[in-house]
Amino acid sequence: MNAPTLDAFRTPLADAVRDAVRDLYGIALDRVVLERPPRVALGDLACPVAFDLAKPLKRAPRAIAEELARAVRRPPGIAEVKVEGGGYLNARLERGPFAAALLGAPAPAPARDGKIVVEHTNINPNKAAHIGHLRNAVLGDVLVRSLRLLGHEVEVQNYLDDTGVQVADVVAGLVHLEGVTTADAARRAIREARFPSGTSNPKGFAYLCWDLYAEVGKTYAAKPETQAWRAETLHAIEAGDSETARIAAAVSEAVSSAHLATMGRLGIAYDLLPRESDILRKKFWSRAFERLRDSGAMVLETEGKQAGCWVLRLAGSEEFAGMEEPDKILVRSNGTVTYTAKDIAYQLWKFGLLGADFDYERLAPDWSSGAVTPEEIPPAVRAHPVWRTAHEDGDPASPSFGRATRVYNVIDVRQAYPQKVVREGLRVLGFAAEADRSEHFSYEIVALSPKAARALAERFGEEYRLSPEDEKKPFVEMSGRKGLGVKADDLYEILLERSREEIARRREGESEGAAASQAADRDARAIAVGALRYFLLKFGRNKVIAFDFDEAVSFEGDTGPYLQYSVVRADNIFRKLAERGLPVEPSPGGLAGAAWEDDLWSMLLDAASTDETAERAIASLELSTLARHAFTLAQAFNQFYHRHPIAAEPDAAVRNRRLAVARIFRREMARLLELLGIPEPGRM
RNA sequence: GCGCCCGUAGCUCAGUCCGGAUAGAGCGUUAGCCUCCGGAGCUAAAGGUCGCGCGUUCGAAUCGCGCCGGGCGCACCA
Repeated sequence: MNAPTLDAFRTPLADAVRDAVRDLYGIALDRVVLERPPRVALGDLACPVAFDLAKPLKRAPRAIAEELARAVRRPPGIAEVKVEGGGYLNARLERGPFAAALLGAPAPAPARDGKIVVEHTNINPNKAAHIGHLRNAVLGDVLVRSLRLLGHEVEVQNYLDDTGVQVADVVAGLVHLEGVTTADAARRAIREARFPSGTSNPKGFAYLCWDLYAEVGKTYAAKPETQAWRAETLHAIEAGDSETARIAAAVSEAVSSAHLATMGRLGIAYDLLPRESDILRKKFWSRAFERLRDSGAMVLETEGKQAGCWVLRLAGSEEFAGMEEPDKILVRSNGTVTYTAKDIAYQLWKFGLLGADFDYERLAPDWSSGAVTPEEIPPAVRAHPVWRTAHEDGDPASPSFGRATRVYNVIDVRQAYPQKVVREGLRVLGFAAEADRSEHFSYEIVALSPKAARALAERFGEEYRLSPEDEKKPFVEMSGRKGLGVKADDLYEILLERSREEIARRREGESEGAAASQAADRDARAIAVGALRYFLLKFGRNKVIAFDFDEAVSFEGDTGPYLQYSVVRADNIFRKLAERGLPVEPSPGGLAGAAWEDDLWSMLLDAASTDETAERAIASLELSTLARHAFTLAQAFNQFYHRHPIAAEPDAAVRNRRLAVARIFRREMARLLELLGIPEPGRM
């Protein structure tokens, strides 16, 4: 038998209340709101309907509620309905049977029709990832995990802009500043993480590029004539078949591989890496171009400052009303195509509406980047097949990609406008339904507090020192161009270092065999990943994270390790029971009719709401509610085992009840941690 | 200028979608708890004009309008 959810009781109870209202007062309510009250002592399900009736009936809510409480026909499983507060109907469940049923396995979500494509990460493959990129990837990954829990088929795409300005700038730096002028020389620089000048970085090529990219930015600013490098390089990359294009290919391949490793060790995997170079090769844009032109929505400007450009007319759309210049340029007057234009073609492809497809090849990631070693990659990530679009000779046996029924694009809020343009592009082509199912999962950026920037300057050098005017701001945006930011791998390593110290302190004096040190290493990594992922998830998505080192590396209180600690302690309790020869599994029969303490009961209700929480998180795209829910549950459990000892409890019935609570908690917390991508340490 | 987001305890944030019971956490502060399933934990205390004003309502942190402060966006960048 499957574990029940509160929804199983909500609907019948709402019906019963509605019936009572109709019979007593002749009023037909279209809906009755049932909610979980904030405090369990007030009832398991609260129904504020009496307040709504107070006005039409011109009577006190309390009196109405009293009448309703007497008139409601209690559905099965509801022990009583009584009035509390100013006029709430509070329904209490039959606790014993509910708890016994909860011991059953959670019902797997029924498979849903259609496929959802989630695009996330999308880091320009020209430098190491920073923690802003990490927020994107973690949000995207938890979105994917939640959708899968709810029964959706999901395809994860990580788009690579391998022919863009950012890659071009790094290539220009390689060629003009570092004297790396051949693809062979580039490959050597990548392999050795060293430039011919001797500059090197033990964390790998992506780290070298971080500094080089900043250097190029400085050069452009200092000597404006060097800015011509960008256009030349960009042009060479787009044309292909040149040494410059081959250098660019090697750079973007190496850096995106480093990104895969960075994300991989945090448990983040991808199904497909679509490459912009393949969108160009496959002429996706010309297909989209013809359709947009034929639809009349895109026109060639013949006068004004946009003369010679193909623009998407958006003035008629209410979303764009009030803008000074609502039209969006898709093809520049020099004939080159904007990113947004390519994105429209890509979005059409995601829905299977383009009438063209990529070729695909299986990628064998090497998972090592200088900052990351292959052993750090969790087996689940390593075993996950990764495909990318192929330049030529695709694998005929590749799976089918795209053809989504719904698409989520995980992109920060600053790109809200181009995302709207993409959606509008679909709409003007007559794909209104697909436009409605194109969702921009927008979130705020990770910025640096002046304090964090000072810490960076202490740790990594004076180039992180903020200008006096930036010092006065509440936070400053990270900038790859300026080289200002906390690199993802650096933060992970600071966390790992800290978690190793904590573990060493706690395991002092224990045997130091190879097995023990391996276990300690595994646990330290689990804790570092848990802390990092939780930190990026706990804030609401519209909240700017003003990054602060002390907060980010904390392992106490509202943190990932707090969640991990709760499951480790639960397992210790089960172990202790086994040691004492006591039952380690609860007896469902012993739960019925038992007197349930409110705090135990409150935990069960919370534990029973994992799926419901995931539903709400998806509906609102507010994933921090999942983190909060897990924290609340862990907190309840930590309080519970302090107040209600299990192994030491002499009364078998009481012990059985507590054991049931602990088991149900353990199971649901495991599901939540999986949902959040937070690994379970063996011990802490 | 127009648009979006943020403003809740000393600090960092939940709660706002869909109005309702005594506005909650974490950190920090103060005072406690390891002969009792490990203290990355637990107990308790102190700490609030929910940015301001007006309105709607029996009832507003929550809805509407107007302000104030901060951030972001409004490219032939992405």
